[in-house]
Amino acid sequence: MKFRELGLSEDLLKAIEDKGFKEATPIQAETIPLTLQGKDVLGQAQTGTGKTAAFALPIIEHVDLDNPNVQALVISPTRELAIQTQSEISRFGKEKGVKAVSVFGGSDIRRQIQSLKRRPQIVVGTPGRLLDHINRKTLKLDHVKTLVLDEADDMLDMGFLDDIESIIKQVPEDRQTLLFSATMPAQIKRVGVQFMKDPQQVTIKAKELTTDLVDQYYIRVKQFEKFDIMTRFFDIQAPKVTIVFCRTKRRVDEVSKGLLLRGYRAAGIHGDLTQNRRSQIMKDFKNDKIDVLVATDVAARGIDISSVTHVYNYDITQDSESYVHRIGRTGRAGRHGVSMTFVEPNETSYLRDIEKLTKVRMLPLKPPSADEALKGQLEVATKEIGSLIEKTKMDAFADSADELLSQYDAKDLVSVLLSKMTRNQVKVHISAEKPLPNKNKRGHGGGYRGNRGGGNHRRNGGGYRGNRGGGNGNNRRRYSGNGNHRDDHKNGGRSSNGKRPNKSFTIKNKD
DNA sequence: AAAAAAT
Repeated sequence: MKFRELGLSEDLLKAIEDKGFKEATPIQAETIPLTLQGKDVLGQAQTGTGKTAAFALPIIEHVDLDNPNVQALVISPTRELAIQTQSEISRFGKEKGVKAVSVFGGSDIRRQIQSLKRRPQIVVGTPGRLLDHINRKTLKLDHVKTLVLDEADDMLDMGFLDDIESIIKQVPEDRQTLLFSATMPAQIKRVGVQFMKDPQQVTIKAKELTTDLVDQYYIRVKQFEKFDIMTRFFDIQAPKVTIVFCRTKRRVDEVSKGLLLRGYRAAGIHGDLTQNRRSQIMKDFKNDKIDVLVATDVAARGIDISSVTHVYNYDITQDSESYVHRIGRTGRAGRHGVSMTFVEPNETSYLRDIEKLTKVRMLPLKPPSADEALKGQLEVATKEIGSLIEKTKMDAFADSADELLSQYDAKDLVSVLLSKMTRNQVKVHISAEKPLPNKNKRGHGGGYRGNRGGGNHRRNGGGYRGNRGGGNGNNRRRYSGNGNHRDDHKNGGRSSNGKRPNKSFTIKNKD
């Protein structure tokens, strides 16, 4: 479906073209006409399929430039998402001359007040700061025509509902209400519908809740070995742009510190950091200065960095919806992605719950051995030498090099170099968390024998190179294609009857 | 139980 057929004006069509959009996605094609008609819309579609544009475009279309009031309000669950949504709206609205502003906590409120005084027609914000502005009377919502709850099921959940209700009270009853999300549990939908009039539900039917662009794997691990196993996977996959999700802020700190110690370009992000720091880290991640972003669920929803190649669930989610959103950070805008979920022995029931919601079977992977990890590191190091040879100023080292060559075997010298480039004795300890409340009586029956010990094949400071941007997809073949790490099953894991192959839970330790 | 969200 072409955007031109949806009833949008030339200004917007130009902005859409400038952004490089060719055809409307299904959620856009189905909701934009309804929204343009002024209907209340409940839109549900997979992550990364353009829901933001689906509500942003008709809102911009409806903006009356002669009306000096705030005409549309978008509420977001996190500050980063509010920033991103505002900037996307601004881009689409530029041609028409529409102003959008974002307001959120943790940043200077006076500057926000100034920006609100410049009469934006569209405001995007997080609940707390929106209420703050409402109470200060620096934000008036009495002329709002359209209200959007982005990530609606999150906004209508207990932690947010009171704030949302208070904000909605400030918006005229006679308004258009739009709810968008990839997930929408039935009981939350019932709450949301109460804020709507004659809601039109648009659900983009897909066999699965998650996009098939993401290959979903899981790995059975013990708590104490999780970190080492993750870095072994890193060594093999040479992840380019990766997000690692942890259950708590503390774990984010520990895991990101551990990765830094081992020479990865990593940084952690969570709600206890200053907003300046949060913004800086997001910027660094987008600009390639960080390869691995370690995050709490603050980064689970909405964040659109289409270059993300891998999502690791270092800690599995108890909340299946959250899983859908986390892995939805990759496989965006038609690109391929990989998700890796670690499952501790007592977490099997969460794995089942997630699969029940997504209707996708995750494929089991075996933890790589230390040898396989080393092999991966050597591959990276070998490539790195090629580029270092071009970059290094040889003159300064020539004499010492000659001396060494006269004294030792060249092969030995290179081996020493490689060992320096691949090894790092840094020990990383990640504290045990209180185990999740056990929904099952017990975990599985102990088919798993941990890949214990080892863990000494670590990188040195320069060992890891993001190597971003180059050929998508070959990355994936490196471990999913050679079959070495996969459990023993013949049909590639996802059998046609949807059953998990037998014995896929038994992972034997080869070491 | 955690995280997010105002100071």
